[in-house]
Amino acid sequence: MAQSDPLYRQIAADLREQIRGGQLKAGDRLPTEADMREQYGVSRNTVRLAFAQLQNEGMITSTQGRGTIVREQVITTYHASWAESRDRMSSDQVDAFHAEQAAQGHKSAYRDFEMRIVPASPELAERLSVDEGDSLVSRSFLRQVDGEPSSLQDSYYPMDIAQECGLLTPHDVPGGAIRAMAAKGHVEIGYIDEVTTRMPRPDESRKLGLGIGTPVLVYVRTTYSDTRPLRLTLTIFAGDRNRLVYELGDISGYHGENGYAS
Amino acid sequence: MAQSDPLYRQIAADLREQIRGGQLKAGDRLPTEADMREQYGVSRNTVRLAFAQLQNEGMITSTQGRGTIVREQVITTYHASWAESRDRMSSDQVDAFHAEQAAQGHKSAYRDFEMRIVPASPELAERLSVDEGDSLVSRSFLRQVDGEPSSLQDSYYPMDIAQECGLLTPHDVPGGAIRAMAAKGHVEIGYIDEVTTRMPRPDESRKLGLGIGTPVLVYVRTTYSDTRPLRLTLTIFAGDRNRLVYELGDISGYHGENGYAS
DNA sequence: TAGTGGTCTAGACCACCAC
DNA sequence: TGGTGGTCTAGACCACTAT
Repeated sequence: MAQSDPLYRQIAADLREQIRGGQLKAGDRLPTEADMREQYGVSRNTVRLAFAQLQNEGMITSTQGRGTIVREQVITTYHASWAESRDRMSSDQVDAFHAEQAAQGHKSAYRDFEMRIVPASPELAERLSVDEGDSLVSRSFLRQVDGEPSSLQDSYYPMDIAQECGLLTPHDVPGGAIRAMAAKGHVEIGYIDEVTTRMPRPDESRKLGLGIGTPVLVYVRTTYSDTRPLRLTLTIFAGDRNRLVYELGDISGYHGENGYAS
Repeated sequence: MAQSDPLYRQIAADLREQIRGGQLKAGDRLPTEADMREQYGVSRNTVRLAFAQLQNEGMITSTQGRGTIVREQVITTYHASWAESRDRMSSDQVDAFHAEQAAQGHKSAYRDFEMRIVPASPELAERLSVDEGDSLVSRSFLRQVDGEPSSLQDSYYPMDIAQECGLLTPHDVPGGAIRAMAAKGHVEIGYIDEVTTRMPRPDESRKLGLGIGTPVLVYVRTTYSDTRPLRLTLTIFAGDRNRLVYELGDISGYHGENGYAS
């Protein structure tokens, strides 16, 4: 069946096998486009189609003037379960993340903190139980892990809660927003997480430094008090560097933590 | 800044705006490559580069002989939380899924059921607490929703449990594997879910009928009894048609169920 | 400066689909 | 049968990186 495949797919399959078989390891340079052209006796454009295919699968990266290399992946884990985030700082997004990354031996940092007031889109309005167009306070930033951009986070608060709890500052809130809200009686009792995936938009790709062929994990958490939604947090994770973990039920033992390739 | 962008990016940006602005709606046909070539005064290859960009973003689909259209997305939801799956058939994968899809007004079906005996890879061995190379029973199938392929699922059982519980049949297990295991004293008390994303491999792309630029959600659930791991379930979700939902803590009210675009 | 990938052109033939 | 996208060639010039 591989015989009737188009040339560029056969070439891509060849390289894919070499990568999966270990002849080409993470970080290794692939032959140049000119070399490939000679080796396979095809036009440069066909070589580029083959490379594009592998780029779209997230296996290789090309850089102008430098060459094409096999990608390597370092995955960090984000524990999202209720019990675990309760243990770590009342599920405060900022501090909990710092603590978890430190436990994994990573250094995390925040960049580009921003506070905006935005009208509620239909989706936001529905989830936060406000009217479409109502003002919301958006607090967003870029998370870095070991100096590399890792995720974009954007939290939306109903205006009355934000005002009451002092969230209208363009800075980090000491102790975290969840704690500030709890102090005013808005205590979180649970949340709903929605997880999807898609390809990044150009600006997301740029901010997260994503290569071609890297999807993002879209993670929406709606946090509730006993009477109303308190906050919606939208996180865009770089798909090649992150893993979400939920631990549910009561498990004793068997907490093996490792990479899972397939 | 758009002025100095390469031509094909400018063209892609143009079309992207038309799609997001609503001039081009889901299902609409884009101009043909020949039309685009005339409109923009570029070569056909440049048009194809622009289209490829949008395909990689999951926004359009081209079909030989038919044309290029704007993609549409119907997202189905998969509730993964502990409490909810307990309610639905003791978290049995098969029946729980049927019930949930029916509740959402979808018809689900299973195809290509397969039972294999495979040696444990390092990753599988680690998670199931067996030795690398030990025999595992793999039970896999393709899930369809409304006639369209939706996800690939592959469950791995330690050989002794599979034998004891009658899981070595190449058929569906009546009542579900979890129930069969519980009947023999292997009662699940919790699980760990790991969620990542990546681009599909060619065979996954084919089986799930994925377009170019569609990532997959990779979902690994390790189920535990009070003494040992019972099962590992690897699910590959078509990223353009699925959403994972976790509900954590005790939330009363505010169960708005809707699509979330961004 | 030499070599790499990035962009772009102008053409050709083929495979598939709708008519 | 005509029109569509899919594949492929053979060039050209540019932008970036290394040396």
